[in-house]
Amino acid sequence: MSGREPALEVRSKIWLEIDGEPVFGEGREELLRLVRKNGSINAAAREMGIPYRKAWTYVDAMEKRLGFPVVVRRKGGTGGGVSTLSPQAAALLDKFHRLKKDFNGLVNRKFLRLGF
Amino acid sequence: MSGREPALEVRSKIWLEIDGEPVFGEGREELLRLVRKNGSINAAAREMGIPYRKAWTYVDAMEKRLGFPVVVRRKGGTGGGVSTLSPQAAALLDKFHRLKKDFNGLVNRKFLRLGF
DNA sequence: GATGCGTTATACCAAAAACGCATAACGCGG
DNA sequence: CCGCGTTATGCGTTTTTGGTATAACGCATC
Repeated sequence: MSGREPALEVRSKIWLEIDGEPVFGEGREELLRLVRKNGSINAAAREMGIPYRKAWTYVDAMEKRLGFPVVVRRKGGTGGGVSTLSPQAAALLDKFHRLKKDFNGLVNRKFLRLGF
Repeated sequence: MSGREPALEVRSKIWLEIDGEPVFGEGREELLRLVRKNGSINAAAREMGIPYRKAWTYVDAMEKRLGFPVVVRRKGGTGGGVSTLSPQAAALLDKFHRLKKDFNGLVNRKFLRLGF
């Protein structure tokens, strides 16, 4: 009815904050998942295609804001070092995963097909 | 059962993109609303508490991406100039407002009380 | 007990983006 | 034709982000 409309698309996202600062979102979630899988921040960063520096900054910021260890890391030793998720971080990761899944399902069903 | 938990809060937002670039979100919505109300980009910026430069950049970027005029502006003349919303922009504004309202209602009911 | 290795950790420089001030352009009213 | 307040834009500054280089570390091996 109205001339051709631009290819607008609706986007949305959900994340966690603490004191107004983001602590947990899409990217950090994937990072932690890969750390758990690989036992290494370095390997996780490589697999994500981001520089190690950035990954480390993510982890550091998360810990500062959350106030508890997120990644238990050891430098040196066998293999040069190793990193594992803290139990609290693992729990948070799973919790957030469920939250995001519900959220995405809801939003996709509800909005993306409304022909905006 | 688990010691004291940090004051995590769930946040989310919705916006419009075109070719992966954001065109319409919280801030731009308010800006356009104030432009409509005041008939001036300048006054809208003042009321929003952002520099005029920034407001103008917003409008300019929106128009470049949307491909149609968003704010019909005239410089010079009575009062120094005047700006009004284009009909298309006004329609988009209302549409987005409803979308956001639904979205927020949904999210608030569904997630924010789940005691994350 | 010295050395090698691959990781964590951090310093530092470069690039990019955001910010803000200054100034030009404009057109109607007086 | 001058003043006024708005739109429009150039440009230097500041802040953020990105990426490279280098140090610190500790176990295994020799």
